[in-house]
Amino acid sequence: MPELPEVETIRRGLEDHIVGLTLTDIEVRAPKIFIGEPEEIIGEDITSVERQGKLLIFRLSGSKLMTIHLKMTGQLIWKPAMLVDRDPAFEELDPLIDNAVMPYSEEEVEEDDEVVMGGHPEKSYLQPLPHKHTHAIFQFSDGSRMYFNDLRKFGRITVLEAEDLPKTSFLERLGPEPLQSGFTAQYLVEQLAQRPRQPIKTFLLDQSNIAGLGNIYADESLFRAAILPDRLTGSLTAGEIRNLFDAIEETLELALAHGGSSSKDYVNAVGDRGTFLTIANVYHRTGELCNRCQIGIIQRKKIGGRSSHYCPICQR
DNA sequence: CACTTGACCTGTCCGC
DNA sequence: TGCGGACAGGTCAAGT
Repeated sequence: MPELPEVETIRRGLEDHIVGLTLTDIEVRAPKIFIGEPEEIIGEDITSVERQGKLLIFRLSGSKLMTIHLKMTGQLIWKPAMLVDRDPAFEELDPLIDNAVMPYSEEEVEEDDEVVMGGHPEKSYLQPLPHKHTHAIFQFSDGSRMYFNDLRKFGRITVLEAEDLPKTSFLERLGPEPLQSGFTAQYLVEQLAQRPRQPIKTFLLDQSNIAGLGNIYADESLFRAAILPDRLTGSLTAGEIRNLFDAIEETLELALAHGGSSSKDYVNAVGDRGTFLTIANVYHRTGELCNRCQIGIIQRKKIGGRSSHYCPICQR
């Protein structure tokens, strides 16, 4: 699920709530998703919540740290003490909490889903937690909790020595952050030149080239740059590369401003959905009319094993 | 070496 | 209404 904008949105939400708290307990319900020993970090304080690419990094007061990768369907949801162990379906919720929490019911959720897919989500809700896809629960010193949910169990929580983090295979080959100074148009030109026979879509999804792009933002960036996803990198003109560089930055900034994308599973740290898909131009719009040219029909095609969406008129 | 496929999991959606 | 197959935002290992 989560790409850079979603993971960054979760990071910001968690940072607001858990930095400075002590981790008092961890309940691991699905052992295989947890690598390392949870006991080794119980009793430590959360000193910061950081992100590199799609990886969340929880810095702690001791020598260890914890990383969480959400992969396709992982969620991290924080609940204040007042909501822990309370089922919103049966209780009047305290209006003091930050976001408007709606009573949870089948009807309510369906309505919410429709609104999100169609265009204008206005309400958020919190699912009763834990549920059957909750695989780890973190308890904090103020009574609040963080729940790790993952329908597909692809996500991983890892505890390791802080000094070993940069040496992990994931971080060793992770490319630059697209919204930081290490990512420049010149860098993009150089990297593209190394793999001239690769489709540009495949290049964008490779985390060693750029950290944090996934299927949604790769497709949206290519639309914005007016480049077809199966173009070989070696065929891109200098102008197209410049456009692509700008498009990546603009797409990610726009997605961050919308709190990310929610097609199905994604919610932020307090259970709210993101609204980016309501303004997406190609992603998940197969068969629909192109917003820009009003002539093209959005197409879908497998490239490097991943479905890619594009407008055959706007993109060349 | 470059590129593709399969595995990891569970759920949903689509066509017949 | 039921059933089988395709598909889903990511990453890594194995195969071609």
